[in-house]
Amino acid sequence: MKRSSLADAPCPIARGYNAIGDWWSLLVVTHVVLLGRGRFSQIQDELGIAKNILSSRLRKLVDEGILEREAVAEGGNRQVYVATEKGRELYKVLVPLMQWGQTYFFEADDCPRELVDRSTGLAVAEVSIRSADGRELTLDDLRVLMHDGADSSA
Amino acid sequence: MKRSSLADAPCPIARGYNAIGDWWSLLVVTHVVLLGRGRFSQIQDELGIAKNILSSRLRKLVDEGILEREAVAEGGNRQVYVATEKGRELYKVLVPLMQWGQTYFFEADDCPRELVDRSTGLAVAEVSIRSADGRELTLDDLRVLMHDGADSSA
DNA sequence: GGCTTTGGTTGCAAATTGCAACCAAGAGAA
DNA sequence: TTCTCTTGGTTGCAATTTGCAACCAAAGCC
Repeated sequence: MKRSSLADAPCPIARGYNAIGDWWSLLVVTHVVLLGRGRFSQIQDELGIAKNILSSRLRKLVDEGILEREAVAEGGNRQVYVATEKGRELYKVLVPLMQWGQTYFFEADDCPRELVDRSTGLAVAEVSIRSADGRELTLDDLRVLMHDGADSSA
Repeated sequence: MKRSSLADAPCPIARGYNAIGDWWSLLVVTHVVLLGRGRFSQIQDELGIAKNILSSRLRKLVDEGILEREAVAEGGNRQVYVATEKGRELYKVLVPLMQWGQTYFFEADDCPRELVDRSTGLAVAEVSIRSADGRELTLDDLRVLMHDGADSSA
């Protein structure tokens, strides 16, 4: 049966996931947002994704307002996909995912991708979750409040 | 054809994605990690996922070392799925995703899920990406270094 | 005018997902 | 003890999604 949409779920993770959770979507977003790869064929080559799948993912991401399609030259058939503000803000998700992957899927310092501050060359710090007053929070410090009656113990 | 595995990709995002990028996987992880829902039927009910799919996702997540399966009582058939350290660390990805969803898929303050510090009740701050010396970095400040010859302009 | 590149679309086969029915091992009731 | 319910699945089948390869139109280049 058809995959039911999570677009109306009461959970922000579910709604976000609905937009970028298809297979390949997040990797396409990564290439555009983090690597600045905007050309169809460049994404296709580097990612090894089938053209029809890439085509449908790009269309969906444009529909979702995450990417925008721009013609490089007037009337030409060369396109560039650029991230919108909504898409660009996903770097806050992509960076921790990258760090998680680095930690658990590579040996120490053996990862061929490194995030640095462009201007100083300094490494990017491990992402930390903090409370409004700046204290660092572990997972056990977190609690998800449900404003619609459901209960949560986490 | 079979989906080619990204487990050996040179990119930490691709490898991480390979582990949790199937449809439903991240939502299952969310329920266990963030909401503390460890029971099969509880996840199934709340997520509305088919039992066979949930079963295969849980098995994969256990294989990946993200979750662990524990029997509630000796010899009983009641199980609890618990996140490993590797799984728990995903909260650093889930929290920004939740904030992104909150921002772009809900009207201001209309989101029924709120993250707070358990002990003080204070809200969780917007995640920020920082350099090793603590300065906040925007997307434009980031550069992905490729240690294997590939180029990156982002 | 031909040939190549870009950015796709189309068709078909294989894999994944979803639903519903079924099932085995306790747990609880009688 | 036996009967029934709950939990945590598995199995079979149909629908959807994915992947590959072939094809195609519009520029651009020679």
